[in-house]
Parts: sequence; C-alpha cells; structure tokens
Amino acid sequence: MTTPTTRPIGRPRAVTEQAILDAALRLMDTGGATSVSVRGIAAQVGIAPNAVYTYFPNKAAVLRALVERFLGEVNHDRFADRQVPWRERVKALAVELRERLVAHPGAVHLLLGGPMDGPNAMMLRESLSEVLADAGASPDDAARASYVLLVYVLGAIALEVAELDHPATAPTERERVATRRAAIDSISTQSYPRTTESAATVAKYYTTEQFLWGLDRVLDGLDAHT
Amino acid sequence: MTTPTTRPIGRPRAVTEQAILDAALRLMDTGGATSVSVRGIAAQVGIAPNAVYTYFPNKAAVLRALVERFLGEVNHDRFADRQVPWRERVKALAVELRERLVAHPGAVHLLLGGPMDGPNAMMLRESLSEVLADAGASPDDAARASYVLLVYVLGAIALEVAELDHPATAPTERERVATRRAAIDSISTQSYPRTTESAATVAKYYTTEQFLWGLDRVLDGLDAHT
DNA sequence: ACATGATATGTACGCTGTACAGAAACATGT
DNA sequence: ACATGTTTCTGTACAGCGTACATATCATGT
Repeated sequence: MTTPTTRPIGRPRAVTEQAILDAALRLMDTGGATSVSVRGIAAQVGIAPNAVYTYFPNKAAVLRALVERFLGEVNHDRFADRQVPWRERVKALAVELRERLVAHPGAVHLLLGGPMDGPNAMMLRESLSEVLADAGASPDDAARASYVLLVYVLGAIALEVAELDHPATAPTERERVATRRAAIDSISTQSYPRTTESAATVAKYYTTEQFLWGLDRVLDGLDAHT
Repeated sequence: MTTPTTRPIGRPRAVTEQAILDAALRLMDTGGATSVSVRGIAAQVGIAPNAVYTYFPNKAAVLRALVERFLGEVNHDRFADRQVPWRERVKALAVELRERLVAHPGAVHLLLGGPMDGPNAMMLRESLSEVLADAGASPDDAARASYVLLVYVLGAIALEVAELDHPATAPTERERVATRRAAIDSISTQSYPRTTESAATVAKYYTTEQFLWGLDRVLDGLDAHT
C-alpha cells in the first residue's frame, strides 16, 4: 500500500517537510505568529535559510501546509459514528476544532487568511454535510447548514483567539474570565450600560459554556427549518 | 462645544492623523494588507517615514486606529429605530457591517487580529444588546445572543474575504459565484460527493442571500429560546 | 533677538523574504 | 575507479521592512 518510493537520485534531503512544519508550529506557539520566520525555521531544523525553499516554494506555502496538516489531524471518528445523535456529532466536531485551534492561536489567522480549499478543509465540510444529511436535511439544506455551522465555529474561535492573543495566553479559563471581568468593571457604566449590567455574562464570552450555548441556539435554528 | 483648542506651541504638524489613516486605507485597498507599510503611508502623505511616529506610537497603533474609525462609521440610525421590528434591525446592522467590511477586505484581518475593546467596538455590542433587550430578552440572554450574532456576522465576513482575498477581488457577486462554481466542478466527485452534489448551493456561499439565510436561522434559534 | 518646545528629517541598525551562483553528496554508466 | 548527472545545501547579496537616535526646522512667548 505504501508508495513504491523509487529511490531518489541526487543529494539526499537533510530534513523532512514535516520537520519544517514542526519547527514553524513550535515558533508560532512560543513566540506568536509574527515570530515565524524562514530563518527561524531553518535554524530550528539545522539548515541554511534558503534550503527551506527546496521543500516549499515560499513562506506562504509553508503556512498553508501547516494549516492543512492541522485540519488533517481532526479526529473524524466520533463525528462519523451514525449511532450517536446528530446534534452530538456536530458538537463533537465543533468542540474538537475549537480545542485544537485555541491551543495554537497563531494558526487561526492562517486558517482565516486564505480560502479553505485544501483537501482536508474540503473533507471537513464534506463530513459536516454528511451529518446533516443523516439528520434528514436535503442536500441543499445540508450544504447551507454546513456553511452556517462552519461560520459559527470559526467565528467564535477567531473572536476568542483575538482576545487572548497578545497577553501571552492566560492559562485557565477561570482566570481568563476573571481578567475579562476586571476589564469590564473598569469601563464606564454610563457609556456602556448594557455591557456593565450583564458584566458577569459578558465576562464569560469565550468560554466553552458560552460557545456551546451559542452552538445550541444555532442548531435549534437549523433544526426548526427542516 | 468644540474643544478650546489651546494654540499648540512648537512646529506645526504637516499632516493629520486622519490623512495618515486615509493613506493606510488607500494602500490596503489597492495593494492588499501586506502592502501597507509605514514608508508607503509616509510617501502618500508627503512626510518622512519616521514622522509617522509623531502621530502614532507604532504601526500596530495605526492599524488599530483604522479599525476603530471604521467601526465608528457604521450607521446606527436604522438600527436604533424602535419602530422597526427587531429582527429587521439586527439584519440592517449585519448587512451594513458586511457591506462595509467586504469593501475593504484587508480591514477584516485587522479587526479579527486584536480584541474588540475599542470604544466603537464596545458601542456596537451595546447597540446590539439594546435591540435584543427591546425584543424582550433578559439582560443575560441579550448579552449571550449578542455574542452569537457577532460571531456569526464576523465569521461569515471572515470566511468571505478569505475566499476573495488573493485574486484581486472578483467584481460582481454573480461572477464570484460563477468562479466558485467552476472551481467546484473541477474537483473530484468521488472524494467530495456531498459538495459536488450540491454544487449550485456551495457555489452560492458568500452571497448576500446565503448570508441572510444563515442569519435568519440564527435568529430563529435565538428567538425560540426566549 | 532669543530661548522654548513640538515636529520633521537624515541616517542607521537589525530583521525580513528570497534570488542567484557555486559547492557538496549521492546514484548510475563506464 | 572514475566521470556524469541530478538534486540539495550553502554563501552571498538585495531590496524592503519597522523604528531608534541625533539633528535640523519652524512657530511661538518673552
């Protein structure tokens, strides 16, 4: 089943594409998206900066490949299991996607920086459509609902990482809520009466609970339509 | 009501902050987000590159100010009108936000690149909460629903501009759909059966109609919950 | 006229992505 | 064993970036 792997001629490669992607991800996780540089990657894997260009045509391609690998790692198992109720299946995917992406905030901007036309991105929508078809939706409705769900999930993730982006990622969810709460309490009650009135709730934006609350509302709306 | 404007001492400023923001926006619209440079801005307004730092502490501050100005330009009129049914009010805001942002694709990544904590961003959520409160939601539900709506609207915009990002913005919606349709028709029917089956619908992702379809579903879900 | 003080400029540093030419390492044919 | 061909790696270089520093410029208050 493995590719015949015709022995390559010429000087053997010093590293692998995967090693380069690993290095890029490591840099992104430690220093943020801005500190991913071709020179940094090359230094990590131990080659000259321009040697990276034998593996990828340019830096953008490295980042695209990183995103693709990322999407390829999502576990479709729980998601494809027809025994599980369809809403649970959707939630499983949403939660998994959110966990994975929030763990690597820099990757989110990369994902939203270009079209989702890679094979793994396509597969994601494909699987999503399948669940919705299992739920009884027509092909068209399944496609439209997939869009809505993807928009919600990615939108929520985007807003979330935008929030915790710069201050070097607060550790626990509890602490992040406390930080947000403090920030809200420090703003003008006069200017933003509604926000301050529901400060406790607004502070809990970007928690798993709020994420799922919204997802449930979205699913309700999609469900009622069918 | 105008500020007393104590005559400033020292050398008078050669340009204004607004002129700098205008230049930045112009660069972003013509050459994409990557071609916004401090040197480019300075050249446009006719000052030396480092003179920009008299108006803003660094490049990031320029971009933040640009986003803030953007959000300040959204028209809250139709939106604040209590005569109009609340769903229409929400839709009016969503459509306006989408139109404005899609017209300047580069600004979207800026908006999602940092926390939405500027005064105009706060005001947006404030207004949104107000509409939902008018619709009869409790303060907490209004806050949570605001989150969901903002996530949907910004998520949809983000995915949309991600799509039309690189190929220099296809002109009309009709043409963009055709382009997408062609792209879908060229992929493997075997690998992506659901996508190809509903090709016509998937091609219409990122149209106003699909945007509103999803918004209606989201509103349905939020409505049913109250 | 002169000092004051904000603003503009000239220059420079370190960093970026990446193009180009040449050296190095391997498989193969003789 | 040796030359050849093919691929990859390295050295060097360039243009562009954000921005820090010292200095020149300009309007004002005395």
